[in-house]
Amino acid sequence: MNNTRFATAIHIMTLLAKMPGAWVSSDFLAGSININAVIVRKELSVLREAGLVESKKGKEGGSRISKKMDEIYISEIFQAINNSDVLGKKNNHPNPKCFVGKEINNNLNNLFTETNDLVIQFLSKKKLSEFAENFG
Amino acid sequence: MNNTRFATAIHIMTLLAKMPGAWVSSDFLAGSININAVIVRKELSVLREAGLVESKKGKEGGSRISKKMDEIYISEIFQAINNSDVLGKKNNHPNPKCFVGKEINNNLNNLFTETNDLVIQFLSKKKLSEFAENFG
DNA sequence: TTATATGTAACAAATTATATTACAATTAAA
DNA sequence: TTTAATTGTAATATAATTTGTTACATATAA
Repeated sequence: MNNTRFATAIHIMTLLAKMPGAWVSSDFLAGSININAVIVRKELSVLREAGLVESKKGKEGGSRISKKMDEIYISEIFQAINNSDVLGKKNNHPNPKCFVGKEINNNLNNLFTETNDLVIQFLSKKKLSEFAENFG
Repeated sequence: MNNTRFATAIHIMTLLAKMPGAWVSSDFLAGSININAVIVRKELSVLREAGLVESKKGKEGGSRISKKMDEIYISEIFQAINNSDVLGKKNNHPNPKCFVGKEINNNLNNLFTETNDLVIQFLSKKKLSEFAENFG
């Protein structure tokens, strides 16, 4: 997908990982990423559903990581975002009267799925904590 | 990237692979993919620059594969399209005053590049000819 | 009670992707 | 030599996706 959702999610998770326990506001996160706070809250909502963060409403509220930091893998963030098609989209209506058009999407599906699984497997070897070590 | 360029290019190459030697028109290709012929010609232009196809203008013209079919790998098609960022885009202006914002894009660059290389290596094991065998 | 957060919906703006139109240049065949 | 079919490409238009903005109900600490 041609969007910044994964980059945004990694940025959020890295910052939270660097401030363990603290309730970090969406405004603070948005200021670091330099995007709109509503977008941050939407992404936090997705990360929350995936069990990666928890949030607290009201004054002094914010978000923090919700599991043992050493047990978070980059693949979990990638999968939470669910930006699956790493090789792009398929064409919607290939011609079923053509012997290639008829079969292309099944075949692309296999290729795309295999590639996706490969990426997830690769990212599942990368701990968030190790990624976060690269920062000041 | 959230587009259909790779799917389109694979479709083109598969059809040409199934019709070896023939000069296939962009109209015919467009009809099978069910997209506009100008888009097909643009993609053919990219594939041509990558040395994968050759085209002939004028009546009875068209395009055909320009190298030994057994020696074309899916990775070549992927790289020709140059839809690199499989994990998406980076945010443009992370805050340089934040210790994470300052370093995030270098770190994402590494991660994105590694992932891309992984995908290319994976696709470089797949021959177009084998992919094309799945079709009628 | 007030100030500061989140959560989320509805809408707007910007960006990206695809389609369309137009036409010059080329080539095969009638 | 003329005609019909085709590529190559630019310019423009339309559609789809992504990101941003505004608004406000709800929650909570001080």
